[in-house]
Amino acid sequence: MQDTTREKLLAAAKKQFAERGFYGASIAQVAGEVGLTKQALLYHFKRKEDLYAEVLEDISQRLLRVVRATVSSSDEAERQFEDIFLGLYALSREYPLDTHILVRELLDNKSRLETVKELYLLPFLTEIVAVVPRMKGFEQVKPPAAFCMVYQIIGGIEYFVISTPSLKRMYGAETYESYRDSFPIELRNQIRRLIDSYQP
Amino acid sequence: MQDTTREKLLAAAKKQFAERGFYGASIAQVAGEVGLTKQALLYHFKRKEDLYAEVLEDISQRLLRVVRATVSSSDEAERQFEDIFLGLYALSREYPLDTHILVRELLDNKSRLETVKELYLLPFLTEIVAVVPRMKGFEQVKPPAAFCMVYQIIGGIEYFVISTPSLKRMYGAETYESYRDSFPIELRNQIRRLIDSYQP
DNA sequence: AATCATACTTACCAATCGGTAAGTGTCAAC
DNA sequence: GTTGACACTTACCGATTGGTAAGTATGATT
Repeated sequence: MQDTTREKLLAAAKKQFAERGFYGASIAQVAGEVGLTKQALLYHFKRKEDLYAEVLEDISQRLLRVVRATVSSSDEAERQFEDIFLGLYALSREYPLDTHILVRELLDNKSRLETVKELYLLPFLTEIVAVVPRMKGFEQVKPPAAFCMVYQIIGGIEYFVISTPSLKRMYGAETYESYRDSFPIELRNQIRRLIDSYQP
Repeated sequence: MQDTTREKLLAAAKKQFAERGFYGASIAQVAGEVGLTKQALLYHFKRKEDLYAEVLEDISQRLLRVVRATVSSSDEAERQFEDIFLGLYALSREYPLDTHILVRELLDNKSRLETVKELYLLPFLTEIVAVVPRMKGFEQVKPPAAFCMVYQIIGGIEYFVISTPSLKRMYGAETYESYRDSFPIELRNQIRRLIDSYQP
């Protein structure tokens, strides 16, 4: 444990922002979870928004890093395409708080620093969409169609991940786990159906 | 305009809850938008949560109503399956605030009255999932797989709908509209690929 | 004419919000 | 041995939060 105070605050903040959103999160409570006062937090991050921005940047950068690593790990576009989404699902499960925050961003972006996030989210999306026309049979697919294909899959993943607590309560832990185990299989099926449907 | 005060308050509340979430919404502001004081609102809805619960119930009931109407409008399971999702997309576009609130519920449900919502969301999901094994070739599909198929599609729809403001800013209004127009087409394609893949 | 529920309002409450100002203790540099 | 940056704390601020209590205007019922 060589976490600095800053890092501890960032981790606690991520949890609060994920659970209660930007408006609902209290910097006093974030600081309290680390055993500090609110003013100690304000010493490290001048404003609540600065804290939030840093959390967001960390998340966005990791997303982009994973996509780029996947793309460069294979030469075959079809393989890249499949691995990107399975990788994103694995990442979402490993960092569920990140997914919560990203989805909240989509909901909250009325007048805040959303541009910061979108600057990181745009290349992330662009790089995934760019894989589509490199797959066999997809050469003529128009950008809007390619985008929608990608966005449907991403949406399915993130929606499922943020549904975890609800599904657990609705169906019980056991049933939920069977759903969770089936999910990546059906995700892969969905992707392969898409790829196959464009093969001659 | 024969809206009662209650209905006006509910409409204003829906807007606030959708935009800022349960924690972020202020009952004073909701009342203010209708030209009343906070205490007038508290006269109609004893607690903030009561107001929220009523908004949620309205949303959930409409969802269930649409699914049931679609199921009973056709005898063919394949047709029902496709129409349900296209209908849900149309509904989400018609009532985008509803979708915002539903997704927020998935994120917020830590310790509130989530049971109320889930009581309405469970039959909604159940009725859609129940259509799957009635389609040709799907008779042997196991419940977890059927659930995941359905949930992926729903997730793709709701995620796209709540992304509207972000996508507009990221790509510009014009490009966004081309995406939005392509979406139902790609949605239908996705559903048909799924159905076709189980045909002998 | 008196009663009474309805639909509000003003007044008020403690708690919490994000944020500023002014210390305080520690430790390294000079 | 003083200076000064660093990492905090206590004290305080006005604004806002959800919620209570008590009063008031209105219109229907008796």
